[in-house]
Amino acid sequence: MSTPPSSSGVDVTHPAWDPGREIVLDPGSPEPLYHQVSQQLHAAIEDGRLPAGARLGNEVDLAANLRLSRPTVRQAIQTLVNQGLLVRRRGVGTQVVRTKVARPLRLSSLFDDLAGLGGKPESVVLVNEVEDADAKVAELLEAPGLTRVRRLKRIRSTGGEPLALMNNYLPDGIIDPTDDELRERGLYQLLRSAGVRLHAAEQNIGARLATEEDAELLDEPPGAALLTMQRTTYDDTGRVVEYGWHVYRASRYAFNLSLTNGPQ
Amino acid sequence: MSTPPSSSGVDVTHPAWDPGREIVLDPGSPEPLYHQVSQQLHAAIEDGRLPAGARLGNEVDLAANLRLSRPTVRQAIQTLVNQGLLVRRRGVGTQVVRTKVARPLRLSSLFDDLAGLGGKPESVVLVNEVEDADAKVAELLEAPGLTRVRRLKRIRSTGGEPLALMNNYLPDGIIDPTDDELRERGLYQLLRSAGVRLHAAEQNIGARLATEEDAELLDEPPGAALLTMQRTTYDDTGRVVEYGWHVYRASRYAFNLSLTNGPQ
DNA sequence: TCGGAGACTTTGTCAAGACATATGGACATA
DNA sequence: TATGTCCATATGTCTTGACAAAGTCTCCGA
Repeated sequence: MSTPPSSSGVDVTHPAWDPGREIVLDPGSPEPLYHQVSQQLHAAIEDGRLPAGARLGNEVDLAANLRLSRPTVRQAIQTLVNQGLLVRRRGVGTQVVRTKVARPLRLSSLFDDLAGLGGKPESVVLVNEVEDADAKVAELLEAPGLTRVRRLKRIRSTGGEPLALMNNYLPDGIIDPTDDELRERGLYQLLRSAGVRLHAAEQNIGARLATEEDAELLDEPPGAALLTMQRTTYDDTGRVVEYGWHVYRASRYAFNLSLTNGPQ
Repeated sequence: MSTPPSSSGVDVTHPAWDPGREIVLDPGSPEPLYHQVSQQLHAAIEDGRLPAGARLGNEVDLAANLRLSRPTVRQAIQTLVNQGLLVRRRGVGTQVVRTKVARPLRLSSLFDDLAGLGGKPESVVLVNEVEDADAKVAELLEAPGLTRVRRLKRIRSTGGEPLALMNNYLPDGIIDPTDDELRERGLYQLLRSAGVRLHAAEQNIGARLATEEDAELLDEPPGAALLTMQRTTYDDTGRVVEYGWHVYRASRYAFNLSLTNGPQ
């Protein structure tokens, strides 16, 4: 290093990081500059160039080195702070807290999760039809006047072993999937490619014992422990696009959450 | 309404909101301006002045009305967008998506949650002592050289009925609570007032059947369904401050999550 | 040796302005 | 009628500049 040993070294453990040669920007790209910076910092944290505890140089110098304005650099850093990867302290600087990717618990379905893990999910479609909606279903979908709903009932497996039994209601007309499409892709994927902008979901996670029907469908003994999840999904107009109640074999599945203390 | 019917009305349903008389700012307050705006918008959404679907006036006018700069107003709006309350679309405007408070799933303990709901949680402290740490515990706390740990075992009840059995390990020296303190306050509260800055947690939620011991402590029959949660909590230096494994009576408790699709 | 005042560093907050780009409607055209 | 083009609108991105406030460190004095 060309850095002279400073007598008042705050950071014997980690020298402040110099992004000069590490981060390359393409001003012509349609990708915003702050996003380019943010992603490359993220990558540097993930692959160990920026280990936990490492200090970033101060924002002013960073901006100068990258030939960007300070707000732009701040915006890049802010996204990583929101993800819980960095911590800022006034008068101190910015430090890497954790290397592990703390997924901020995005909107993703079981299918997405399994596919992301490399396991290839399989599906059996038991029910996929449009039927009349009674008042109770209309209330679940928060659409008082609703008369027709699509009902889904599927079994999700991996490695030939059942994993979950999934029931869903969707307002009629949102998507019109074939059984094949339901087998090939997850519900969220189908919704997204139909132009639905998924925005938020409320989930309720509990547990109960397997009934006779559960047991048979999931290949568990009656009375086995099951994980249950009810979910209401909203699009960005506030409309309910899906209500689901799922049960998972507790012996094969658990929910994994990463929480972060975002900006107060 | 005094609004004249505009011939090219984009928003027959909701006129754009005029914050002129609604939002009052105190430039002398130590509270940042963007935070004042953000909070008052949040309040307006919660109490119905800004119903779901309502459109905010455009940022430039908003800034002019509030006598603030556009970046400041944007920052205020951005926090609400991140919370999933607002949706922005370029060329269109900013709209309220949902009125319900979508808590972004903060770092909170069972005690906080129960206290927030008004129910007064009670505790029985079964174990509260410092003991030798074996290699396995040290690994759970991600502190290889650790030799001493504090172990906690508590039962949390509400209304005289057991709710959860909670086991925890903490590196020795972080907090030194008396049994009384553990009864009066939650673990996270104790940590925070000891100056620990909680930053992130990883949780694993599953289910299993009650063992004999579970059953007796929780007043459930053996073989009842239990909700399990393992948790590792980190402070903002990346250090593990707590590892816990808890079991909840599925008949009395479920996890409630609100997910939001933050900025991509 | 210990403790406090003050300087310095670094992030936090805010302003004003400029240009880019996606959206949706109006208009003109085939 | 259907389709393509243009334009107005509103957010997205980025820059420059300035001051405030919170930590940290050093140095001085008791």
